[in-house]
Amino acid sequence: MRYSKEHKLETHARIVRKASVRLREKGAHGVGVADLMKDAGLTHGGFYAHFASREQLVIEAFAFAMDRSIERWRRLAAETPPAERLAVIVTSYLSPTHRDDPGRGCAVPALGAEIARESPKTRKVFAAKMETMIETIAAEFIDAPPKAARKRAMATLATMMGSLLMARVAGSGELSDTILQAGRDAALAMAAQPQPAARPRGARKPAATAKAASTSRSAAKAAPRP
Amino acid sequence: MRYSKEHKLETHARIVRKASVRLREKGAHGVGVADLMKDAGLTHGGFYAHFASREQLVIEAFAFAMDRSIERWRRLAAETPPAERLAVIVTSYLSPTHRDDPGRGCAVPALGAEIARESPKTRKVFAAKMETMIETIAAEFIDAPPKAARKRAMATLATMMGSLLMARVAGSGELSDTILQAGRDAALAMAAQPQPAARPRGARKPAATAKAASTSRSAAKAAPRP
DNA sequence: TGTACATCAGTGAACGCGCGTTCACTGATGTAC
DNA sequence: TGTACATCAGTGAACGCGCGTTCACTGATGTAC
Repeated sequence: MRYSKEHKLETHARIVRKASVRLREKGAHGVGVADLMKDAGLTHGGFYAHFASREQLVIEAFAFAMDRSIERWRRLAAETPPAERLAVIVTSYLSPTHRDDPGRGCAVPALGAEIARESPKTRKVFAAKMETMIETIAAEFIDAPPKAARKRAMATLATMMGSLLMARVAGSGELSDTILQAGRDAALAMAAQPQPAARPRGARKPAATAKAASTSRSAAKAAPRP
Repeated sequence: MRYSKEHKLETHARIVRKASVRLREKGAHGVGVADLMKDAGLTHGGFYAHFASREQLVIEAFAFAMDRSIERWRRLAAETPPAERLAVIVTSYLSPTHRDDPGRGCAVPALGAEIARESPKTRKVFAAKMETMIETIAAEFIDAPPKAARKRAMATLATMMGSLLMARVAGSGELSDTILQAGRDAALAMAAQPQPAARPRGARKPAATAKAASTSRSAAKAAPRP
């Protein structure tokens, strides 16, 4: 069977799309080529007409998943009045639904550690997508200057992603729910208050910060890591 | 060669300790039994005198790594005057050194996603360790009531872990360094200000929050996930 | 105290399964004439 | 327009390597007498 020009592209895209779900669910090493092809309604033999290697698919699937998160945030923002946008994004991100469905969720808590183990060349792609994620969130901090907005976006995303990761480690009981709630409150508070992440230069809000830096440096040298 | 009673325990502990480093570096599926045994100065044949399966070692190594993080935080706290403790912990956690050395670092950003894929029975153990992590940090929020301190600790840890994960995905360039810095600032601001995560009941600081919850719920229903 | 025996942590070869990859083949459809 | 041929996405069997696991064996040291 020979197909039209677009057919191969569509098939390729379908494999990537389906794989991105399974890989987020099971991890980058958790599913075999045969299963991934089966998910796309194909047999494993045809795999190498589309990808140079399994690794190649994994990378495309990671990238696809990150793009989907960015698109989702943009769509939510477009559908929501400005004042509520961040709250909508944070609330849907830190929901039990998202926690319990990693396959259709954000790729960073699900696969971030494995992305970080890719080759430097590959990681450049993901660094760029991470930057886009940050800019997408920073766009909501319209009252802050660009650099401050960027830093607040970083901290907000970190709180979101960290809370989701912790909630997943904690399971799905009371502890896990409380972690999600604490994450929502903290991320929204960060959004509401211009000060914390965007402290004016020279000022040192928590009196400890400056001294602490040197203290910890010497402590870190003396002691083992974790 | 037959050994003294403690010898086997020591060997077992050494395998776990060395494995916990390699697994944090390479991921739960990234290293084989033979290599893990070699790290401990042994050959692969002896493995099953110590563990029922590879999986068993992975779980013990995860647990060991989480315990080490908790110990480290407690030690740093004990070595530091109360006012600076959190700053010391946050600063050393969100350092380039920690980012670039996952093998000796916190297990959650390195292996959290893979922990979350374990069996429910296994995850109970890790949920308990997560709880201990939270309580260890909460102990520094002495001015807040216990529940509020616990929630602030959750949010602080989430920001720390999320920032580290993001920084690792971003690589080790300017973006990555800025993420670490944003995370440090945000985590320390959280530590300095009692209000954000511990808002008095009934009050709604960011006017958006309450309305947003319902908005996002309907939006989340209509749209696909990420 | 000395001797014979039992134990068992550790060795290294071997097994066998799963999985990534290859390959000869198919057959529907595009293209050339 | 119709016919012959070329193409190539997809199939399914087969390959072979790596890795988790097993197993017979070793030999130093504990224990019984």
